[in-house]
Amino acid sequence: MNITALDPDLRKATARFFRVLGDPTRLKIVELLSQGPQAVAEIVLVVGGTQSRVSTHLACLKWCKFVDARRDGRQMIYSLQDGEIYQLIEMAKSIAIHNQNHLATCNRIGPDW
Amino acid sequence: MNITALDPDLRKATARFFRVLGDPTRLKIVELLSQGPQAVAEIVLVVGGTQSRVSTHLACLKWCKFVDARRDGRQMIYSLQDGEIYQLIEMAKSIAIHNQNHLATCNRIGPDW
DNA sequence: ATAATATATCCGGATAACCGAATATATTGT
DNA sequence: ACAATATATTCGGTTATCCGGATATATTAT
Repeated sequence: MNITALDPDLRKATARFFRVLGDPTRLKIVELLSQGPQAVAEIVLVVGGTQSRVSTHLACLKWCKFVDARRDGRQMIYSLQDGEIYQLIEMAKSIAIHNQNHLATCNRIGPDW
Repeated sequence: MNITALDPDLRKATARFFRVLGDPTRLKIVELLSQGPQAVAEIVLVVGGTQSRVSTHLACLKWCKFVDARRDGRQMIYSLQDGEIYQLIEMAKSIAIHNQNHLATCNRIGPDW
């Protein structure tokens, strides 16, 4: 039991941190960027969906400091801000893979199991 | 770039995994249980809120294999299923603490920043 | 200045998630 | 069996989140 376990503000921030990663599109974007910086158009191609949706997710990731953005001409190049995040995702995967089936069938949080 | 990075089902499961942790109440429950098994009444006392709410969150955590439950008389004793999860949370905290302010002010995901 | 390209933001609608209150179920004690 | 205790589930309402389409902004080329 360390000090951080008891700080409500940090817990709130950490929950928000997890929630940002708790969307398949954003998670895919983070995974893609862990392989190197990409322009928005390329990200849209890889993750699918509309440009506006990807752009909104990128704004979320940028605000919450998961990614950095720099302009290169007309393009915006996004990159992972912190390699630790990818390590965290790999660790989460190694845990999640054990109960993948249950997680996959958990289509909503709430009493609809 | 390893094989898991490319599996869409695993990504979906992992996003769900993160989303389960992405609620302050559930995160607090997991943190509490990382210190040892607890009965529901005790959990309600510690995390606050109504009994029904805590019970629903516990059902979610149980379904997704974050926790185990065993009956002891009239009580249900919940315990963390996997110590790795707490390590993951600690790692997430150590990342989140750097941008705690931004995460805290991110009250909603979407263009209201 | 105008057009083209790349990205961001706004908008309305749909669904997911969270909540407390009330009720149901399971277990124990009398 | 009946009452008490502990927990789970159902219900209706509220808010958060996600989405695509349309529009706005920024940059470059002509």
